Amino acid sequence: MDHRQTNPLIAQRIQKLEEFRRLGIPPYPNDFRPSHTAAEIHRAHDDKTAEALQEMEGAFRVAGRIMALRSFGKAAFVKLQDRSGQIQVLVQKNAVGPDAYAWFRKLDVGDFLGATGPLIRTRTGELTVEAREVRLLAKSLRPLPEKWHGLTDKETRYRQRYVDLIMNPAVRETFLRRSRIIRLVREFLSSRGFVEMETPMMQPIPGGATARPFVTHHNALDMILYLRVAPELYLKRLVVGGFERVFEINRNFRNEGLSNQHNPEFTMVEFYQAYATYEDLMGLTEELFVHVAEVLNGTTRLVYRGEEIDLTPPWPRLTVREAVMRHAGLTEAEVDDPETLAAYARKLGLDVDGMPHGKVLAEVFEEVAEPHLVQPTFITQYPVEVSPLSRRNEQDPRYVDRFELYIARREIANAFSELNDPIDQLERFRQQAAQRAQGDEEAHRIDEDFVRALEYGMPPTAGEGIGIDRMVMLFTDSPSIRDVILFPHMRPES
RNA sequence: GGGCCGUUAGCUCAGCUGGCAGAGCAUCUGACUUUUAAUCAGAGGGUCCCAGGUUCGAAUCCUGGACGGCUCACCA
Repeated sequence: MDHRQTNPLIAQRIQKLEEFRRLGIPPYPNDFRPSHTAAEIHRAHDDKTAEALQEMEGAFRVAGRIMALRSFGKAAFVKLQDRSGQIQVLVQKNAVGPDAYAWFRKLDVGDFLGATGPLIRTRTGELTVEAREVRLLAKSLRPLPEKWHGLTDKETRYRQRYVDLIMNPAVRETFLRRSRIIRLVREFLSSRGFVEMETPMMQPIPGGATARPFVTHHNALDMILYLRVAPELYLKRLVVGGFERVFEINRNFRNEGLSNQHNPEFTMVEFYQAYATYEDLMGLTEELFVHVAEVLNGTTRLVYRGEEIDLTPPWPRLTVREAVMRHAGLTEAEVDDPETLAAYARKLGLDVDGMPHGKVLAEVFEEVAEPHLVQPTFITQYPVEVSPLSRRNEQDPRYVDRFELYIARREIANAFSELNDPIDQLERFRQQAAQRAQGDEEAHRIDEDFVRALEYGMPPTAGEGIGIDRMVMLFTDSPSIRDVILFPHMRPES
């Protein structure tokens, strides 16, 4: 059954719409051009007295959604909301004429209205457009949520984000900040000689991260394609091709569980710089976050979920082993001894049976150290077993030249000096393939073409990926990734 | 996937021990030319998430399911 016919509130509004048509008032015209936004008017005239406003010449054309409607017998106050904010309009029968006032009285909260007239200051001192002419710009058929409590139901807020954006200015602000952050990242990288590229979202071999992919099918070619879990292997092909500084800001897709920090599709900025090491990228990352923080907030301090976070560099750098020693209270010898560390891991309740030492170390790190990493911290020197694409450390080949950036107990970025030895790369792929054969669904597949690219020669390079959604969460004090993704993944309704 | 919690009018929410389905805002009718959640008088509006069960009687108790939130696990 069509909801439109059963819901009396919608039926009433459809009746009004038909009445407007009968009166010769088009309910959806498109010939009204506002001259100013609400914010522009406030900015220019908020400080003017009633007398000063009276002396001003010319009319202001404003347009927006009616968010409040206080109607008297022959006059009404309206709050119009546009992209910049809100402005009050006073509509009086004497000023707009009896015919216009008659249809105006039938308008609902939620309708779009255009108003033209001079600025006045009301008895209570509010800057107001005194309408000489009003236009219906778009009829709304559904009632907005209640004016005082607004829309709070999270399910409705996510499913009908448009209503959330209408009703909740803070939500609107979050997504404006998201847009600004992405622009700042783009400008920052561009200004340092990085070029933005687009690489395949649909890949025959999903690579660049250890995650389960979404699978799709190309009909004409009758082949399986995977939505990418990372752009890494394609961006490195571009470095082989001579784009020595390259980046991409785009979606990745991972077929994993959902949580406050995980959405199946999420946005990542990934960048590669030739003739640089992961240590260079630590400096670059500090600069990037400082740049974003200072332009956005004017300070490198921020508060996330009640905790103050100071982004002022330099940020501490700790190896994975050092972090485990510090937070588990183990000695270097104990951390390095596979038996002792595995026993410690089991005591924590971790299932580490059959795991190589490096993987156990990574597990223990996440368990004992991650919860302490509130202030920005670079964790370096990951075990080679969990880093199939990273360059080995020259002093200790059990570890790789890699870092992860932690802020507020969360992994925000992952970077490493790239493995550009094609023979080592092929060997690592083979090890991953062996793990895969043993049932590790997230282990890497062999990408022969990528190895071929490396065989042509890739300059020494460092690369990094930063989770944009988590970065936005940090800068908008958002507790859930759903609060920074406009249309988070949901099961279908009904 | 596990645990806990939730789903009642367009929205925000009450509804006790099982006994006629409630409020505020919104809507409709009337009054009102300076309001700020305008005010005053009146009226209408329900698949109590769905399906079973218990009962003389279920929004309420029981079972199963759907959807959501929080959280744990996995992952970034």
